[in-house]
Amino acid sequence: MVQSFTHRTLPQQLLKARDALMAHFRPILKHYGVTEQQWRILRALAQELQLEPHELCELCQILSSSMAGILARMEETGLVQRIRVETDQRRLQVRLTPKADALIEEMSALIEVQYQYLEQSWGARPLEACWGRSKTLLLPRPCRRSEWRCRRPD
Amino acid sequence: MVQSFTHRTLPQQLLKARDALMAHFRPILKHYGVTEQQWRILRALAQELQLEPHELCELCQILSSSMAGILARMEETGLVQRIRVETDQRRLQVRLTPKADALIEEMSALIEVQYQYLEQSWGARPLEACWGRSKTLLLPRPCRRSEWRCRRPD
DNA sequence: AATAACTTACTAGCATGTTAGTGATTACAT
DNA sequence: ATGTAATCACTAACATGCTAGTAAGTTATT
Repeated sequence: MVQSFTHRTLPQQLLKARDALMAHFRPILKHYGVTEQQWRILRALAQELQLEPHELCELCQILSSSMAGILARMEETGLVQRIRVETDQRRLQVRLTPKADALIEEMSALIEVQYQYLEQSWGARPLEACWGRSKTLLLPRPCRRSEWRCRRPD
Repeated sequence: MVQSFTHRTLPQQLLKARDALMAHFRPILKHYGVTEQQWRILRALAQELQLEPHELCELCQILSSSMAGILARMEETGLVQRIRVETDQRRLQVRLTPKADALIEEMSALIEVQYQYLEQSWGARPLEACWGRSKTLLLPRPCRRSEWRCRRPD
């Protein structure tokens, strides 16, 4: 057996890094009842205003089969609306509702605070700084979810 | 609204990088009917010989609730066996079966080949080299799944 | 015009992610 | 010694990842 294969774990290191990072943002998403995937979609639509599902798939790293259900649920929740393209009945245009605009406004402020905290802790270019000779990414202790308290900016 | 929030996408960049990487290995896993999570577990057990579920959870970035089902399925498939710890009836010891040893032997050879290919394409320290000023990770075109052909080394 | 090839969104089925909660067992404090 | 807290594996419910496949609509070919 190739003994070194237990050290060929780059995808897992990336997963680990992402998990440690997301630990800082998940409480915010959870507080507002938004999943990670929904947040990526909201962010993409906030920037592009109007996108088709297959475009969202590429931008958000979500497969088409998953996207169908996610958008259906987001439409039920009143976060997005789907409109058939007149000239091509296969296609859809997805855009945000005013409710989603307000939600993003509120959430982005909290997320920005977390990013600034992380940048202070890590420096502005975390990956370069943390990629040491140890073959593993060095990461700060993720905040325990019970420690985190999300305050609505009221 | 904080306009810059659409560029605060580090977790998503990590996800994108991992996806692009995994595109090179997924066909191998699929060919042998092993999921990504199962492979992480197999790899951990190959190195440590014997682990408890909660240890596997930490090593493999899998939550305890998911681990229960995954290990049950792997035991059904005959990849692992679970043994109650005599001195503590709550705990389990998980270890590989000979069948799993043989499977790992076969798969690790193919995975090693892919890693060597990636190292040649990217250089040995891909993250440092690819983190440019563009704010996005530069990644080689992932192989389209239809292009990839996994050959058993027969 | 008729047919095939393609595109798009979607569905089905199963495995996993995530949160919340449970039962059994063990460790600890009093 | 006894009640309490902590630990461990597990389950339930729902959302998503992933594969395969489908129906409707569009484009290209003939």
